[in-house]
Amino acid sequence: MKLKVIPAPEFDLAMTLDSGQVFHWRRVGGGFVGTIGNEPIYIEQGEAGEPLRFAGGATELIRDYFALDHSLSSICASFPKDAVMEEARDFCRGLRIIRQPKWICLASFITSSMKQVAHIRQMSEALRRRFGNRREICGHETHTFPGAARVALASEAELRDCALGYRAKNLLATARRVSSSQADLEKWADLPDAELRALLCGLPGVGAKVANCVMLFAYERLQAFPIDVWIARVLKQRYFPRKRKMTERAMREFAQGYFGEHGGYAQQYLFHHARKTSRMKK
DNA sequence: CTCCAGGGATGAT
DNA sequence: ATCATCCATGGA
Repeated sequence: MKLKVIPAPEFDLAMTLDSGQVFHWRRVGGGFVGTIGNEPIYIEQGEAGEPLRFAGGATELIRDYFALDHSLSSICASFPKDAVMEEARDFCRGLRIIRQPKWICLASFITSSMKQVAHIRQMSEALRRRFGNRREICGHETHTFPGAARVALASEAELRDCALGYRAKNLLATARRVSSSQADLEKWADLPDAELRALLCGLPGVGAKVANCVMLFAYERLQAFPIDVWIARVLKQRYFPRKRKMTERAMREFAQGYFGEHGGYAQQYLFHHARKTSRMKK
């Protein structure tokens, strides 16, 4: 199969797919196999910044999904100038916040609660294999993520079989709201941040952290700043080492004011840097 | 306010 | 090889 090529300066495919924002891409040889919506995709990149070579989707789909139009240089220039941020920025060169389909992103992050990245990947895989559609690309098998309507037809027990645990109930309840258009995810794209956040938080299984992830990764609200344990650790240890206790509220207010209009990007860089460097520590 | 639910990878012993 | 720890939401 002949691969299509698009230039991708300031982009690191492997790092982006391994940064905890998307959970289903699988490494095969020199590239990755996955789906963008219902399209099966194979994609590879030599070194970071080199052109992408891909099969399975339109060029415009790839460009949009991987947000190749984001100007990383101006985004990074908007970050605060401090040692912690600069370290993360250098470490995460080429990491982009991608544009994910809304339902898939929402469903993935509902399953993410109290789970680590490796587990979330397993649940995504199980849901896809069980309820999604099988696709083939460049001789590799992959599965689409089931739509809200399909998940809504599943039983809680079936979802539990996919290792969702207590999250099964929340995913099912949210799938029913989304598929009945009681929650119109596409329409919510027009709302201002605060209203969008409030509606997302009204869905079963969605709290402040998950809502911010969905805003950042599916609604392109680049200011949304999800605070998970990793980020809380960075804020406490590196930005406020003298403070005895940092409340959730204090962290939220600091982050909102300090990291600026691309706070979500700053968050993603701090998160990825913290995860990867702590892992190598040994 | 506290406690707890599911569970597999990861790290410590 | 066993044991403890990681994790975010919502309900009791």
